[in-house]
Amino acid sequence: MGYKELADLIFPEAKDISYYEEKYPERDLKEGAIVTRFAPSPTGFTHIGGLYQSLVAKKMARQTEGVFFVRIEDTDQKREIENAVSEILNSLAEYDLSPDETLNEDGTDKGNYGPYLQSKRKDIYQAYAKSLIEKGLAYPCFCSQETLNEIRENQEKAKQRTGYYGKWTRCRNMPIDMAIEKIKNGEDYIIRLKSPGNPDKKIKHKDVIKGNIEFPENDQDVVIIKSDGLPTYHFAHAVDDHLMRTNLVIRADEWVASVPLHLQLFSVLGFKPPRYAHIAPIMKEDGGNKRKLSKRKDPEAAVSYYREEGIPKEAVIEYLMNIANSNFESWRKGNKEKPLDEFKFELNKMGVSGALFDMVKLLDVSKTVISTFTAEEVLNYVLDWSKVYDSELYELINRDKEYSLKVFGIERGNVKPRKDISKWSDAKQSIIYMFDDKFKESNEEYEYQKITDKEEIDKIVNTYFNEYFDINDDKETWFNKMKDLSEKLGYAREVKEYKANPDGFKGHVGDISTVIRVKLTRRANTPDLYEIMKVLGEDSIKMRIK
RNA sequence: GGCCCCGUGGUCAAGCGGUUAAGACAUCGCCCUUUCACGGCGGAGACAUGGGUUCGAUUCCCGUCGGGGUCACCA
Repeated sequence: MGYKELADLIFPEAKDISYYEEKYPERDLKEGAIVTRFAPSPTGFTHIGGLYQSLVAKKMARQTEGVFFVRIEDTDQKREIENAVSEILNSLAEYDLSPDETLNEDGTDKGNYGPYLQSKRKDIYQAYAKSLIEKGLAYPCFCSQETLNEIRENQEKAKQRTGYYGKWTRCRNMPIDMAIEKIKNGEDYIIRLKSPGNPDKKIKHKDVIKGNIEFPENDQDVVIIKSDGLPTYHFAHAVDDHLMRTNLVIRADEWVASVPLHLQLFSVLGFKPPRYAHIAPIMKEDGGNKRKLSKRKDPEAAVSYYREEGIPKEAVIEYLMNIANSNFESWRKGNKEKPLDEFKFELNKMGVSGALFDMVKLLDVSKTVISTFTAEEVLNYVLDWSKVYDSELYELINRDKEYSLKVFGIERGNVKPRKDISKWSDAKQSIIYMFDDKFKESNEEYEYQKITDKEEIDKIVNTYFNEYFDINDDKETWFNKMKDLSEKLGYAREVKEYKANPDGFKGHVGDISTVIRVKLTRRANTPDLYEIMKVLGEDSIKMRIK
């Protein structure tokens, strides 16, 4: 009896691996084209880190005319969650990060290297596991959980490394006949790699992002096929990324420690290993320490958070690019209008340790991004957002879109566009007073600034509207009239004039216009008063000064 | 604990043996024909630490301290 019989007994149905090697040939791409992927497990929630990885991966693929695909890693059936696949795909699509190849929502595959769902690849993994058993490079292991615990306890007692390796193994050197007999008797088993590694030897690995890393060879006989017949992550990674012809693995850096194992797996399977780019995760400060953005503790870890807050996707992408390649920011400064595609992204410029997530910075980026939008774009975005998250706002801006457009157009589209909205959920606050019914509803006290005397206020307002106001004035005329009004009532025409001689005036033109501003908007701080008055129109203004 | 990685202002970060140690966000002040939002100018603010190597270390080496990752039939 030999390995062949053992292998046939364990996987009688498995095809010869040559079948798969032919079925998934080398990809016909130009020199240097990167084939990479995003490989999430379907846990029903898209993490900002996944978006980050996908952004980097898709960017690299695009830049080299390569391929970006998504493979769903669902080999842990216990963690399976309903609709998780469409959740992931929708999130990617929302940020223009849809893959070239993937599992479709209806379960079919898009692309020639599928299935893109691991649970559908069981036969493939088993074929390769079988080939390993045939060569004596993998073996069935019958150790129970209790046995494994016992081994670990002994190791801890002896202050040795824990794990299933070398002299601590029980099934590694089991005679083939005995293994066959146990299997025939129906004993439970899993398949382990028969690791050829020697921990006294070092292997050198050059990571695309982290640079040179040296670690001991792997000597753990890791399990490659679980008792449910599905592969572990490690084995699936080697088989899939070989067959899908991935040449650059971009993944979170929690995987670096597995590199020796993975390289060994590729070697044992006779595959050419891919290059690796291990990305540092996005971190969060927590009590003086750093930790990864957590699904449970940090709302901003979920991609859905940005949609709910109304932070535009363009802003999220720009911010993520800032973190990924810090030179992106200065490139953007000099290329405000250019599409992202024109920025040359470089993996080796990525940071090696995790950056703290900075919401303030994100909102600053977002504010700038929004300032480049036209009034129409802003209106449409706010319409879309409010439709789902703020029905009052939606109703308000939807009933007279032409007017809403004018409101969002205030100080927009000029060289120094307004930057007061950093997320759509801010929009309501910044425009609501422009709507007459909302203006009437609010009964807050006017927050007058310098001039608070009721009679003086009435005098300013009445004089202005009776003697100076004309809705048809151009900006300069309007401005001069404010000055004339100031002078007439004993205020300085210019602020400087007042500052030079504060005792000579009751105040200055700024104080006068503040009174008008507050009267008209019930705000001390607003965009340009002239533009506001133009948009409001005569009827609305008359109503407001009563 | 073993193994691996990292350590420049509050945050993100340039820097690769000789620099007045960039820049962005945040912060403070001034200016910008009236507020606010911008924009401009300026201020404050950093090489974790101790040893080496060197004519010279933020930069190279070692130790210490600090941070992160990983040691599953989870990915």
